[in-house]
This record gives sequence, structure tokens and C-alpha cells, in this order.
Amino acid sequence: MKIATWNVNSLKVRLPHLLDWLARQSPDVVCLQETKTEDANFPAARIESAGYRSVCSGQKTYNGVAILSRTTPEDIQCDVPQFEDPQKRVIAANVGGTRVVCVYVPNGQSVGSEKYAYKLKWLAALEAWLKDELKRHPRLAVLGDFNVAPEDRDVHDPKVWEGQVLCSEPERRAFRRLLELGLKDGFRLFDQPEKSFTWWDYRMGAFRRNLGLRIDHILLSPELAAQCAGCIIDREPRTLERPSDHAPVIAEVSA
DNA sequence: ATGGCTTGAGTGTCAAGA
Repeated sequence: MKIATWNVNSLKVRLPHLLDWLARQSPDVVCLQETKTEDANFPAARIESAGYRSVCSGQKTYNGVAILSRTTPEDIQCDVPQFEDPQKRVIAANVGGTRVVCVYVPNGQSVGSEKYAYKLKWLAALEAWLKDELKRHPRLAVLGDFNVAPEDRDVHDPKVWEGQVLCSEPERRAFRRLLELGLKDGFRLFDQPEKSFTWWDYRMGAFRRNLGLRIDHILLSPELAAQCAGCIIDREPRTLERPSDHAPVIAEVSA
């Protein structure tokens, strides 16, 4: 089973890229972030024509998440339970025998800002919830845009980014706490090229110069990690005209 | 030069992303 995550930065703009990519990669499950569309406008019919069922949790202008699947997603849950949040950042569903959680972690804007405090609170709520979810679902996968570069090797220039949002120690600590629940960073289960990133700023030719960060992740429960055969970043969609600023991440796990 | 692009909203120009 091929599972993937992609921050599309507007599903409306990126739908042609998404449909081409689905045809090329043929993933079984895809988690999308920053769909930026209300559920009433979600392009479910065109995605269905491409061979995928979908569930979504969106809002106008900002945020928005969705899960696409070859089989029908079941037991759908939106939002982190018992965490009041008007922003649509979480959707979870069972796909086959696997619990799939799609997350769009807040950006945090800048260290010390209100949005940064919200990000840390949000990550703490996610951690508490996933601790329970791991007990309930031995086959748990958490995929999404975590807006955290876990280590210096996930940053093109650690000196420039030191202490900045996405790289600050409190954010990295929050990410490590997810790993300490037992979740594994799928990408790091394997040898990977140096300077592997999933996001590049639109400005300053950052992609061409590979000035990026690795902030999109696939976390796997111990059982899924043991059955994971590979995990890669697909840079190809980032090379297209009018790309998302994020590249998809894909993992192969036994069905 | 807290700029540089891109998107959505909405029609002038700003918020937000990371």
C-alpha cells in the first residue's frame, strides 16, 4: 500500500497537477493539506473520476485537509477531539485496516508570536490525542505538513534558521514527543540523500538552488514502521509551472 | 529593503504562508 502526503497550496489551482500526479504515482491513500476550499466546492467528482474516494474538512481561504483513497474511507473524524479550534487542520479515517490521520500543523509565524503559542498548544493537543489513538489503532499512520524541520540536516542552512520558526527547540521538542509515543519518522527509516527537503520558498529561486526545509512527514506506528519498504520525496511536481511550494512524500507499507 | 512569490478575497490591496 502506497500512502502519501502533499500540501497542495490551493486544491483549486493545483487540481491538474494532483490528477496528473495520481495517474503517475497511483498511490492508494493521499493526505492533502491547504486545500483552501469549503466542502461544498470540493472537487469530489473529478477526484472520483480519477479513481479515488475522498473525505474533506475545509474552510474558505485558509487551511483545509482531505483524504483520498482507492477504497472508501470509514470512521471519519475531523479535528482533534476536546480541542476547540475553528481552523480545519485534521481529518482521520480508516482505510482498509489502517488508521490514517492527516494533519496540517499551524505555521507559527514567528517565535514568540500569538500564532507560535497556538502552534505549541496545538502540537500538545495532537500529542495527547495520538497517544490514545496509538492504543486504539496498532496500524496508525500520521501524515501531513508538520511545519517543523526536526533536525539540522533537514534545513538547507541551519545557521540562518537557528532558533527561527519551524526550527526552534520548543517546536523540535514537540515533534520529538510524537516520536517518543512510538511513532517513527518514515523518511529516516532509510538511507536518504543529503539535503532532502519537502518545501522551498517561492522567492529567490529557492527550489532551483535547493534552499529548502523538510517539514512534511509520514509518521508510522511500530507495526507499520516494521512493514515499511521505502519512503521518498517526489520533487517532480515542484518542477512544473505554477507548482505548490511543497513536494509530496510517499511511503510504501505492507497492506 | 521584514523585501523577495503565491493564493484568496474581491477590484484595491492586504493577510497569510514558511
